[in-house]
Amino acid sequence: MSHTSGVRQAQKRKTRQALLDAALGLLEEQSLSSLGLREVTRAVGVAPTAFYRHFHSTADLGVALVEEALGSLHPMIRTTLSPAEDDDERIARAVELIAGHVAAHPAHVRFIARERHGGVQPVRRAIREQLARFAEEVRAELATDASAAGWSEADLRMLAGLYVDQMLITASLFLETLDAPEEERRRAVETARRQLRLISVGRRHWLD
Amino acid sequence: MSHTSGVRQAQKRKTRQALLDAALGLLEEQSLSSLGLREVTRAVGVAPTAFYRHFHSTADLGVALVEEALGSLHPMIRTTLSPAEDDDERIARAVELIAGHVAAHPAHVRFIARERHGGVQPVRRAIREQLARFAEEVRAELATDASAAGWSEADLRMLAGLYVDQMLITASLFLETLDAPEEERRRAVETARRQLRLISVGRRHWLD
DNA sequence: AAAGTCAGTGAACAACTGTAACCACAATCG
DNA sequence: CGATTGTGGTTACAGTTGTTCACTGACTTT
Repeated sequence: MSHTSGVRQAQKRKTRQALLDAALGLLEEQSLSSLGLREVTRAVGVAPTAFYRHFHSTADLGVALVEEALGSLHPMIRTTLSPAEDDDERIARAVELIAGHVAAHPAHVRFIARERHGGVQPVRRAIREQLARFAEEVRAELATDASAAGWSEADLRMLAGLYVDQMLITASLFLETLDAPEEERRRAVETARRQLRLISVGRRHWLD
Repeated sequence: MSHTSGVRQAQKRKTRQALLDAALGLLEEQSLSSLGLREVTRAVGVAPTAFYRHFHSTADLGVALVEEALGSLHPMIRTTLSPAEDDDERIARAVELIAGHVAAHPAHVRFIARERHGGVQPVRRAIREQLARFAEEVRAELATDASAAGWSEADLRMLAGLYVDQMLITASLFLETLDAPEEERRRAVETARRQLRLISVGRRHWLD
């Protein structure tokens, strides 16, 4: 049995995290496909070759960043979609949750929005897989909802996908208005709520 | 009055277009922020310095590509949203139109999806402006529709934005399934139709 | 027919890139 | 304890990058 957190492994994790953090910072103003390995190590204050001890390539680092940005987000799904007094209540809660997350982790959100369609295939795939997991979780949660009686599987999947996409659109909208005048930010929140409300209305009358 | 198309200006436009085409090709596998000017000139078969006769930088070229990809798309708005027999008819028509456009200009669609949130600020802004134009055109068209009676300005803008975003999501979905088995492509078309239909339903019952 | 314009060339530059081979030395293990 | 492991450092290499400068020569204007 080896020590799971000796001084050595702890130090290694620390450097690895420093590389991830530095990369995330540099990625605010460029895409992953133009991020140089030397650039990252320079920002951390470590030799270029040390990079290889942690990642095969910058694409590899990108995949790790996807895990970091989206991996810990799954528990939020259930709480967001869990039943509420009324629809508007739930919508307001969801929008606030997204706004809070964007404010707390803007670099992560930017990274995902940027690399979802970005130039690095493995990273794109990693994001697609995480989003598919989200969609499946949303679908499962929707299926337990009373208002989903009579819905076909395909319809449920369609709606789940719509919600996931809408979540990303909203997050990216909030990101753009992060340092905008407050009036514009309030308009963004209002737009996001209205769009979700329209989807809600469509949902209620879907089986007519 | 100078000749608007002497041999000289024609030749210049030809090389400029060759640069744009080559860049678009190279951008299928990377993002603009990692596209080198030498890379582009090499692909065209022209000296690196010739690049400067046409663009200040690769960012400049990117903005030109945005015009090329989205500029000629505005006339399609009116015809897409123009009245039809029934809603499903119009939805089917719109989805077919998007599918056709993606199949005809995949590189353009990929470029827009990729650089919309990409690492080059001027290009992001150019795309945002074009999309805002689209949204405004959609809003104007919606306002003439009989079913929009009683809608507030904010609601109309919200719906227009939703349509534009949905258009991009659909285009990017079709792009991903371009060389997938036909069954998957048909599923993508079906999903796109269902999502638009849900929005339609929400629209009809919005004022309840 | 002479003069002027200007798209494209070729050489040179300093700075940068990924990666290879080899070394140092502290933490870990038998 | 000594032996081993492995993170990180050092040096070096061959390519690449954006940009500059002076240039050619075909087209345009006078």
